[in-house]
Amino acid sequence: MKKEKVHDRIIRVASELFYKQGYNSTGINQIIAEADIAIGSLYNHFSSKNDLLHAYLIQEEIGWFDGFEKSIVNIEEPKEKIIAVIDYRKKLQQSSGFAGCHFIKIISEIGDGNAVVSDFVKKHKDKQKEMIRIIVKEYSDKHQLEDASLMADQVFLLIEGAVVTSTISKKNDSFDQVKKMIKGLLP
Amino acid sequence: MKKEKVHDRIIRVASELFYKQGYNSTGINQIIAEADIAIGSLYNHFSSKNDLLHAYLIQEEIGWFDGFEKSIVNIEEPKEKIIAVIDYRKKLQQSSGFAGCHFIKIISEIGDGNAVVSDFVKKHKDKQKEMIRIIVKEYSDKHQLEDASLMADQVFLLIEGAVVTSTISKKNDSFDQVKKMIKGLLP
DNA sequence: GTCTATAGACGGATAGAC
DNA sequence: GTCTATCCGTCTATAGAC
Repeated sequence: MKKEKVHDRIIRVASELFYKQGYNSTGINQIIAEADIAIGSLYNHFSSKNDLLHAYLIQEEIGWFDGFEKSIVNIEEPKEKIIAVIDYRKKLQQSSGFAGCHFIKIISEIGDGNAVVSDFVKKHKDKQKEMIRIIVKEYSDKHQLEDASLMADQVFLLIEGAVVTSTISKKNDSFDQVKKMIKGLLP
Repeated sequence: MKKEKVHDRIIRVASELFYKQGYNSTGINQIIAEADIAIGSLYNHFSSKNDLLHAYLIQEEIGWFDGFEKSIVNIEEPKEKIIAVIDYRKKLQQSSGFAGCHFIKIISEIGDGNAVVSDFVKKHKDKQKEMIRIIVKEYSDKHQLEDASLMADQVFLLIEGAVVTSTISKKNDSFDQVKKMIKGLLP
């Protein structure tokens, strides 16, 4: 296994810290200390802390959709695919100790103070919605839904609700409630 | 009309700033400047910024449930009450410029770094859920639901999903999607 | 209550030597 | 790439005079 490049280590450490303790609460000094690099080295790779934030978001988005694809790629039945999407978010929450959605977190923290970031998050969520839309459409082609687009939006909302709720409650029962609801809606 | 007390003015200004630009991004100096008070005066009323945060959360909770009660008090039909709950959150989002839920925001920002705050938010959301549970129970007593408790949880999740989604999209169509879904579930 | 001054720590970022 | 030193601003919080 190749040694981890400095660039990658910076992003990895910064990502963990941004995610776990928040962007504003994470200082440059802490990042370089935990990544065990020099400050000059950091500013050699990234022009500013804000630049590092962008790299963090891009990396998280790539990882998110990679995991998403892997979690549904081997499933044939559309209804099972929808369930797999819920399980994917449930798994993410479980393995992070219910730390929440990276993108919702950063929006909550910076609000509209950074147009580039809020745009990025908006587009990210639109992509998520589009993925769900495709899967629900598959289901609808087989089983005839009245309004597949509306159904996709509703599935999306339920999952988002489960994510924020489980982040606060530190339990994942909300995902099971969502699954029950979806199963009732898609006979 | 009585002059606003210093204590109240501090909380009001701090609340606006904490909500709009975030807790960490709001400094003591900005609070005293916009409240037009001296720094000694602030520390006379609050022992620390963290103390002010607690006062902020308590005040927001009181305001939240006040508004909640007012929005449903004149409605008789249980189903209409449920719709009114959705409209209440929709109205909050609209009037705040889609700034999101105060409590989700603070949790996203401080994570588990402050046990008192995460406990407070957890309890707050439990109270919200309990309010919904009561209304859904009313409905169930009239129209017989299979599992009223599960239905209440699902209504709660849909609303939470609509709040975070509208915060990102800056549109309130997600609330209308929730309403359509609820209306379909409660004939 | 008001004001100003300031402590002491930490923020992001830069520069120079190796 | 590493290291240290440093600039300058801001942070929370305290102290003293009025």
